Amino acid sequence: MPELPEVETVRRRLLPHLSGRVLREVEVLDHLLTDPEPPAVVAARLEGVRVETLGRRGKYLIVELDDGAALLVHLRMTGNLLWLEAPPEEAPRFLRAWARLDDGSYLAYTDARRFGTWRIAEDGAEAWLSGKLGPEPLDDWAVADMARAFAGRRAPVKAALLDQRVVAGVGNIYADEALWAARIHPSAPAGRLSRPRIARLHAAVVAALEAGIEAQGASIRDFRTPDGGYGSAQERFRAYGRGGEPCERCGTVMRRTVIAQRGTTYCPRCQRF
DNA sequence: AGTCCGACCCGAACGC
DNA sequence: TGCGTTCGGGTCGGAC
Repeated sequence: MPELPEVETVRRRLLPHLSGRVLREVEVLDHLLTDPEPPAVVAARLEGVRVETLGRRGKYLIVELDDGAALLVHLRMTGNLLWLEAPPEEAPRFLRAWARLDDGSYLAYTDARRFGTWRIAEDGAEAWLSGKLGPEPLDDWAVADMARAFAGRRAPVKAALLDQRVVAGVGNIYADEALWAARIHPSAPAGRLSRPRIARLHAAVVAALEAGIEAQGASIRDFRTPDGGYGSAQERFRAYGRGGEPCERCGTVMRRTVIAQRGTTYCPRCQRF
C-alpha cells in the first residue's frame, strides 16, 4: 500500500524516464480515475505537454508540467506506475491509463481496485494541496509541530498519525512501525502524550519513513517500482503484519486489534497504555 | 472544531 | 472444486 516511502520510490525511479519528455498520446480508460472530470478531457489536456520534473507531497506524486499546471497522482491502495521502453504487445493487467512519450517509451497506470486518482491542478500542486496536507515529515518538520498538532486531541495517537494534516504521508503501515519503535500504545490519546514521548515518536516516524525509502518501499501486496522491481521494506517490519508473532524487543506475543478503523498491531508489553 | 463512521472498490484470502 | 463471505487500505463527506 503506497505510503510516503513507496511514492518517493516511484518518484525517484520514474524521474529519469519522464524528466523533459513530452506526453505524445494519453488515454484514460477508467472514469473513476479522473472523476468528476471526464477521462477524455484529462487525457486531451495532457497530450503535447512536457514533463518538467516529478515532485511529491505526502502520498501524492506530482507531475510538474511545463505550462505551470500539475498532474496529481494518488495511488491509494493498488495504484501502480510502470515504465517500459516501448509499448507492450499485451495490455498490462488492470490497466486504467497509459501514455506514450516522445522518445517512444510508454507509461502504464494500473489499479486493481480503482481507488487511485489523477487530477489536474491548473494553478499548480501546492495551491490544490495546501490545507489538505500538513508538513513534509522529512523536510521541515519539527517536534514542536507535532506537539502543536497533537495538543488538545483526544483521538488515539494512531488516528492522529493517519491524519494527513498532522503530518503528510504516514499510513497504516508506517504508523504501526513508528509507534512500536517509540514504545507508545496506539490507543493513547494524542493530546496526553508527554513531551519526551512526542519527541520519541517524532524521531520514530522520521526513521521509519527513511528506512522505508532506503528499502525502496514495501511490496506487501501490489506495490512494484516503475521498473517492475520489488521493495524490501516489508522484510524489516517489526509491527505491521506481525500479530501473533513474538515482539522482536521483548518476545511477548504481538497483539492485533482495530484502532481508528484500521488493523493495528502492537506489543502489549513494550507499548503500554 | 474534533471525532466517528460509512462509502467507495474489488482481488485475495478464507470458510464451508 | 466451487461458491459465498470477509478483509483491507486512504480519503471524503455527513453526522454527531
